[in-house]
Amino acid sequence: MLRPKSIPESTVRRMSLYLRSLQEAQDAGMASISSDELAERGGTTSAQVRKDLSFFGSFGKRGFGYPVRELIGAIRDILGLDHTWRVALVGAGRIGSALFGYEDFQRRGFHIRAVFDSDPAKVGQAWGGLTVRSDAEMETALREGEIEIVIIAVPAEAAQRVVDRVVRAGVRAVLNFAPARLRAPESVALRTVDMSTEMESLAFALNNS
Amino acid sequence: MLRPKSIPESTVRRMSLYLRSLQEAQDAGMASISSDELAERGGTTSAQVRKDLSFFGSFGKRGFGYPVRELIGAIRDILGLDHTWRVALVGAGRIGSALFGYEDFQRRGFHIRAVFDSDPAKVGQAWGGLTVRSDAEMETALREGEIEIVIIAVPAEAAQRVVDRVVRAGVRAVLNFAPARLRAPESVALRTVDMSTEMESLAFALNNS
DNA sequence: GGTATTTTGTGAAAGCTTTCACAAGATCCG
DNA sequence: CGGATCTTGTGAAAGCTTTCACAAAATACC
Ligand SMILES: NC(=O)c1ccc[n+]([C@@H]2O[C@H](COP(=O)([O-])OP(=O)(O)OC[C@H]3O[C@@H](n4cnc5c(N)ncnc54)[C@H](O)[C@@H]3O)[C@@H](O)[C@H]2O)c1
Ligand SMILES: NC(=O)c1ccc[n+]([C@@H]2O[C@H](COP(=O)([O-])OP(=O)(O)OC[C@H]3O[C@@H](n4cnc5c(N)ncnc54)[C@H](O)[C@@H]3O)[C@@H](O)[C@H]2O)c1
Repeated sequence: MLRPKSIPESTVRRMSLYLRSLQEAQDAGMASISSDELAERGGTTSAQVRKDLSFFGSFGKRGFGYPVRELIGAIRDILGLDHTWRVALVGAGRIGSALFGYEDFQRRGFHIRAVFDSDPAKVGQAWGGLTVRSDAEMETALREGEIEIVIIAVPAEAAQRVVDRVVRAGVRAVLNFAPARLRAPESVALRTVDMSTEMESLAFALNNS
Repeated sequence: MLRPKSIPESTVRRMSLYLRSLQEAQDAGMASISSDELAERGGTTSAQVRKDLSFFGSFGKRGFGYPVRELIGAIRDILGLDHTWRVALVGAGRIGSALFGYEDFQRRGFHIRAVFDSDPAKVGQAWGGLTVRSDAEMETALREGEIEIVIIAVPAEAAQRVVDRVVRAGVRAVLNFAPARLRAPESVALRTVDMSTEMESLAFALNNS
């Protein structure tokens, strides 16, 4: 798989959307798809689709389009979805339990292997096959379970300490739901899903139209 | 409030983050703050902070910085947080119930005034002061409650129909949690929080480092 | 087989966003 | 009061991303 230069983050996100559209197209029985159709489904333009794909190689045939099955395989390869990822969840609260039960993660190959919480009332609870563990065991358990991705669902005040600890335990990818700007070394991939900011962006849009 | 041209969406998001940093600074007793300090807390650069603020006016004093209290007021005005927003939640499932109890929304002035679900087993349930209502009543109730923002937390297959219906009922802002590309008229502000795409972006990052 | 049609892959152009860099204004302090 | 210091606001430059536009390659059809 070619990885010529650095890939824009926006391209990576669109690849994920293309994959979803392609799977729908496949379910609908389509064997090939043009950049135009893919753009239509993905809410972008055909030039964007072709440019995005061209970062990774050349997957289409002129006058014909892209073979659906093969392109699905290629994008899964590119995104690293060809194996399952070992995930841990820190914070067994409301958002944590919603995420724990989220089948889409499972379906896409993200398997939650451990759940941690600092609340003694929660530690020991059975969560669908797993037991909620004390956050004191976190570092050891992350290493033993060879956890690759950690989801942070603890209060904002606790989030930075959790990041520091999981990074020290060797984790290199973190998805954060706490409304806080977290710091991590360059080598760690950190994404924050900030729902209040999304709401405020809507408020601004309403306020200015 | 000046709104000279069209404001980049990235600027709007940062405004929301600046507001959070400013509130922390205020809680810490600071009366003024420089673009440098604000940048440090917000994870950006001082030039970015100044450029962002300059879209909306001129709030600082040279040699001194920005008065914290006043800048908080100005940003709240800009984002439209000077009043409470009437919000409805469609889909009383796992993510819906997590969001319903999320205090941060309440604290920032987003008040959930109605909850709808299509499942007869859920309709009629008491949810902290509210009753889950049938989605058949949705259009009427949205109009009567003068709902401004709708949060969509239904399965992906149902999401487009819900958007179409709430838009027809006059709603002009939607926050969507379903992993689907939704279509809405230009005049409607629509944001999608797509957690699987976030995870896949992390997978890609791990795969390429 | 040959011509019209389709659709990719990609340089170049256009459009956006971020960063630079500095004049101008305000403070501080002796 | 006056010189040294600080920090904003902002044009201009740099850097990124998207869109354009077209040659090249493949198909479709007669
Ligand atoms: N509820 C939502 O819908 C929602 C939405 C967006 C973001 N968030 C954010 O997600 C985070 C969690 O929210 P919530 O509503 O689930 O809160 P919650 O209080 O229901 O759950 C937080 C959990 O984290 C645990 N915890 C606290 N400190 C910990 C630590 N150091 N290590 C391990 N566990 C720890 C608590 O014991 C608790 O079980 C918050 O930062 C919140 O702002 C929540
Ligand atoms: N669980 C999560 O953590 C999570 C995370 C991210 C995104 N999502 C997305 O959020 C959506 C909801 O997920 P969930 O896990 O809460 O599912 P869920 O099944 O627990 O809840 C969905 C609810 O929507 C209701 N519903 C279905 N069709 C409806 C309609 N037309 N009108 C009104 N209500 C309707 C159902 O009765 C159910 O109560 C899905 O699209 C899912 O992909 C969930």
